[in-house]
Amino acid sequence: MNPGSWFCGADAATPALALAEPYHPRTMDVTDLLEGLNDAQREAVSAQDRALLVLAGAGSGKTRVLVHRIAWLLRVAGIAPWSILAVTFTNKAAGEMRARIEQLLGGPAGTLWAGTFHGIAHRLLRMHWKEAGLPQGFQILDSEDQQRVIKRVLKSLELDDSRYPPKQVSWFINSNKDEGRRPAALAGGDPAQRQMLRLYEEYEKACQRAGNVDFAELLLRTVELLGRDAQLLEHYRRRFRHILVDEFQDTNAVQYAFIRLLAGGSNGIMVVGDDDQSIYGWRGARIENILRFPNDFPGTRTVRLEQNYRSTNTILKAANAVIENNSERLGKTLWTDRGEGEPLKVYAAYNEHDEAQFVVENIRRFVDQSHARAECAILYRSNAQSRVFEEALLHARMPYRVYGGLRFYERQEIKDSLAYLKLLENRDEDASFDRVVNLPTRGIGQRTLDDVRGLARAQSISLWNASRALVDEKKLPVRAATALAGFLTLIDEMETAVRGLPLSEQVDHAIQASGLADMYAREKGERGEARLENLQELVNAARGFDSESAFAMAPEGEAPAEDISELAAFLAHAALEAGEGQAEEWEDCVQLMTLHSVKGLEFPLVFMCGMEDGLFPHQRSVEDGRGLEEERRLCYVGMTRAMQHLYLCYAETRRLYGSETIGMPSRFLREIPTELVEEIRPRVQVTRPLYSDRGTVNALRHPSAGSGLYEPPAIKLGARVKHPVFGEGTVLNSEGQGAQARVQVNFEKAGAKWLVLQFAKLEQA
DNA sequence: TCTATGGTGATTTTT
DNA sequence: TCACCATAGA
Repeated sequence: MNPGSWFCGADAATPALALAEPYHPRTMDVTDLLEGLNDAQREAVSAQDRALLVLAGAGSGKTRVLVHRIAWLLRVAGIAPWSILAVTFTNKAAGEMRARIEQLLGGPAGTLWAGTFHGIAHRLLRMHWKEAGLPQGFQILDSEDQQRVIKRVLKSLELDDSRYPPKQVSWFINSNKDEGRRPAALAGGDPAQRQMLRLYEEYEKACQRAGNVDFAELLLRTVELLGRDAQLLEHYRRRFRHILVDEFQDTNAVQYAFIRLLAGGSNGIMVVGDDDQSIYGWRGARIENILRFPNDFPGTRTVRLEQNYRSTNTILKAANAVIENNSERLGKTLWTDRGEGEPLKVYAAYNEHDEAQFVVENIRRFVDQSHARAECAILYRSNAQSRVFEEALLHARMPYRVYGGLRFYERQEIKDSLAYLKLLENRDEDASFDRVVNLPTRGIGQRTLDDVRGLARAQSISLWNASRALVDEKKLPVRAATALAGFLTLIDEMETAVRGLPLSEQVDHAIQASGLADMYAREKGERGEARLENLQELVNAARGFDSESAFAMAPEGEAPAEDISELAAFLAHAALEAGEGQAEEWEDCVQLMTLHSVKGLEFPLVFMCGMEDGLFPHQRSVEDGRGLEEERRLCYVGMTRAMQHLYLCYAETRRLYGSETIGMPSRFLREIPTELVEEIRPRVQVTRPLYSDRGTVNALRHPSAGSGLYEPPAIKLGARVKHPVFGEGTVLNSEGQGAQARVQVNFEKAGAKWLVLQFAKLEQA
């Protein structure tokens, strides 16, 4: 096989794996490679079947299997590295995989393609921009850019953006693209739907005109391209004889279509995933892809990895018990031979401050036993919950790191600078034009821009061309024309000045010549300083940017189909890999993050906080069954992060959206077998016991001294009751003792109400 | 063109 | 409650 040719030889149908013509000498002995793996892992690594479905439980050595499989393909099966395509969801995962392969092989993995779906799609579109119907200088829109474009479309259609919130419009567009649906496939519907459709169409037109591609578009366009161009598809099928997909449960419809296209013919495919860890249904991930896989690839060998190398058996039993409540499962039970460990600890906090204090206190104790702070993770359902923990950690002078938040390439000043650079690459790129045409302010006002947009829309041309036309035709007031012409000249001159310079100097020049540097220098306070620093950091990033490795997509000897400028590669890198949220990773910090972002990580000590119904499971997910099951998987993900110690906390009261709310312990807590749990309740007031008399309102059993006259029957939370005025309802909550005992009842007609039990004439319904 | 103010609405995240 | 946005006014 000659890797240098575009099309490689004849494709002889192969029954199983294509093991012919070893590229590498088979340098590694099979036994070496399989050593230290358990039976299931071995089976997956060395399977000779064409299609492999690996159901990899949490902590079961999933990455290990993937990496060893690749090594096995390279060193035992003799597959050429450029014949292997490994796909992940995040850049981090792709980087880790590559690093571990190189570690295992003891050398560079060379031309092996390991990347994200989006990264790979982007490469293909760069190489085949013509066939894909894109301009050569097409630019990637991130979610923020996309919203801006949508806002502009809303304005141009004179639609009320409170009736069509840009967020909702982008959700509509993205979820349709994720499902592979173009506007043409969406005819009909009610007037509101039709309006959304119209927005989708107009948005597409705007993108096409400007040469913009959003994240979903990268994938959809690639799939459409491969689906329509049989020759191209055939080329890539021959190129990638072995495809491996990580986190397969997170694939959406288009991603799966992409995989199916490439893995057609006789190509080998291995997908690794865990249906129990599917937590991204809300962004289009389709668990069903796992179920479909064996049908789409007949003869699939399914391997289950159930032995866990991370947690104590107690933690696993608890997690298994929780996830068993889900109905839509392939079924899998984690086990370990590492011993039982200690029981889970459940803490009923007074309120969120008590919860935070409890967590911090326990971390302190743990750290005092000469553990690292970085071994501790505080997990919560929503980002807003981090604040209280941050305050408590700050107070305790304990270093911490919050995951999430703005990342480097998402910062305003960075995006401003990138917008100038994008305009250098592509003048028609309206999103960037819009962003910086008057930034820093250069006297181009709303009126002028309205004229520009009007003309652009009327003639279906870019903002750049519309501006040029208005300036040339002298249709603007002199002042406006001068200002606008000034901007056009600025960009043109910038391009000339920058030509031939090293990338970092190009970036630096753009920052200076645009006036952004001066503008941010004038901004007072720490904020301005930080922004200036970030601009400098951008120049540094450009200096360190290695387009070779970032864009090394051609296999040995095969030239890239198109020459891509360093700048273009850098801009794509900025869009596809937004960088880290926070620096100072090296410091030993307590780790704070959402349950979503903790997937894939592990910690000796884990706190799952805010375990209250309504918060977790989140109110908005409780209403439908599928949503609840996804929340339960999220709970499972959280629990299985813990190696040694797992704490679950809930607050009896919590300040939420400005008002004090009373919460019930999460239903997930009740799904954990009592014998695995140790309750910590140092508090006097015990209103909602978790296990003893499950759900019974304790307080009602002990009327306050002196009022021995009245003893209402115990009322269970969740019980159906009837009120003479309000009708039927469900008991949600309770507080107080004896004569003060009150219950909260959610009445079907009248809504939720607090009633003093002594006076309200409640009956069992 | 910048700042103040009021209305709104509030999961989860990567690319 | 609080943070974000849009718009109005100086």
